[in-house]
Amino acid sequence: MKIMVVEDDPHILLGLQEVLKSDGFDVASCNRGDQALAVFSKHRPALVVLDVMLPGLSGYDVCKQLRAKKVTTPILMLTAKGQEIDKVVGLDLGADDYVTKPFGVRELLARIHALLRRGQGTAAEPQSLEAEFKIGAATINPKTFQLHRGKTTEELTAKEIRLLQYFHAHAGDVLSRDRLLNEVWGLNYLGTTRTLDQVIVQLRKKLGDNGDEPKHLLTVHGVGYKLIA
Amino acid sequence: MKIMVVEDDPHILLGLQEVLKSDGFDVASCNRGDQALAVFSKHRPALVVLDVMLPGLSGYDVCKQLRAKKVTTPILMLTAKGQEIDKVVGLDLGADDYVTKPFGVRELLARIHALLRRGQGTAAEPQSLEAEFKIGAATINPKTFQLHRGKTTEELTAKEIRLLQYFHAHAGDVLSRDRLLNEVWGLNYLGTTRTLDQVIVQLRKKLGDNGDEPKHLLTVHGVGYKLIA
DNA sequence: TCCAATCGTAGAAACCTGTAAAAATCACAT
DNA sequence: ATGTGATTTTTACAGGTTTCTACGATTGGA
Repeated sequence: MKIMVVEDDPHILLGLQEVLKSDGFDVASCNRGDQALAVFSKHRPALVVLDVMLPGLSGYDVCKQLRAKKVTTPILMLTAKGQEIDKVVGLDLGADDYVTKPFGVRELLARIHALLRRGQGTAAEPQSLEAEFKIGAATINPKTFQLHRGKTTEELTAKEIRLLQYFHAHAGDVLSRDRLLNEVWGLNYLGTTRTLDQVIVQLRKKLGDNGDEPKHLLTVHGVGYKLIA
Repeated sequence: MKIMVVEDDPHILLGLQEVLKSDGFDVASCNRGDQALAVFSKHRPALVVLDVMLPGLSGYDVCKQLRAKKVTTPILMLTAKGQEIDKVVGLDLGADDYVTKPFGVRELLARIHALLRRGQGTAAEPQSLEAEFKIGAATINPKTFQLHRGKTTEELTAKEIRLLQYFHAHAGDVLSRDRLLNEVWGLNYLGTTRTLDQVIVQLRKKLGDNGDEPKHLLTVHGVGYKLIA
């Protein structure tokens, strides 16, 4: 999860980077308002922390420009005490929250987590992610994390579900290990590809495929795997 | 689609009217609580945005009176920071959601759309917030804040009731921590997700579930929980 | 047959959860 | 205001579960 920080005070910027990284975020940053849009386009962060007082272009304006481009990424503004907060969060700009300087690390992190949590989960989840689908005689239900096959029911883990969904979305295609790791584990995953094989083994068991004669998750020697639904 | 706004601060009222209109809604409004019912009857809006602090009649009372007339229209309350929120939503008054001032436009619109969506689609949700329901051998009574199981009776807290109600409304589905925090604690809750686990522990005790082999509140590793009724 | 790729297993590491107890907060009466 | 009891939240640490890694056995194809 990547967060972009726009802040000109190098002391505060360094502190923020450190705090965010130690909380498990990737950080992209810049120190001028007029660079913010370019950096945003390049990194596509999940959230933007934006100082109000910036050289080049004020935080207000950066915020406005992002919203004008239909960017819906959460924006958290850093304001000095006494700055006009109502305009920041209220009705004009479209920032989602603000913190006044000097701010406590705990409060900032709490607000970041709250903003990231918003829009997750709730009712509006894209149907595609929740729709049931079938592989052979098995029915996979992403809502309940269960796989029904005949009279047996298997519980699936989060990773197994994601992998099955990806296979199902590309049924019949030969999917390389690299591609599967990128799509299911994430782009910055560093590890051996054996991890993937491990999950395949588990899935074959739960699908009722015997390892030596799988009917659904087929090995493509030297490349990867392919799903026959 | 018409929305009614009851708000005495002319600055906020104007802003709201503008925002809502530019989002495609018709707006009816008034600035006194004791006019709200009359305006409601005349316009029959699809949703009501209701400030708590109002001249004439408080937002609490307006809300109560609407519900007393069997009006099921979604009500979104505007509260100042620090006002008693638990009483506003759900348990006593019958409001459907709340936003604390100062609020972001995007947050307000998101919640309005969520409420309108809820009303249309699944008819599952609008059941009374006070109706009894059962989980396994236990009967939960939201009116008395009690849980009856066999001959024992457990007292429940407000949080526990709200959480159980949400689980019950989505029985069988895997509910992520984020989703539960958003729906039960509110979108602007600042806190760790461990708080949720704590309540789960208490609820398992009261439901008679042992932690290592729960039958009703199951944990889904890495994601959240799911209720088997 | 030979070589490289894949598979199964088990233990390690990383991460997540259960739980109790302390701390903070809230609700209400003094 | 101040104190009191109840509720909620945080903290800390002990498990648990999943994921990862290492390594030898096995398999598939030239």
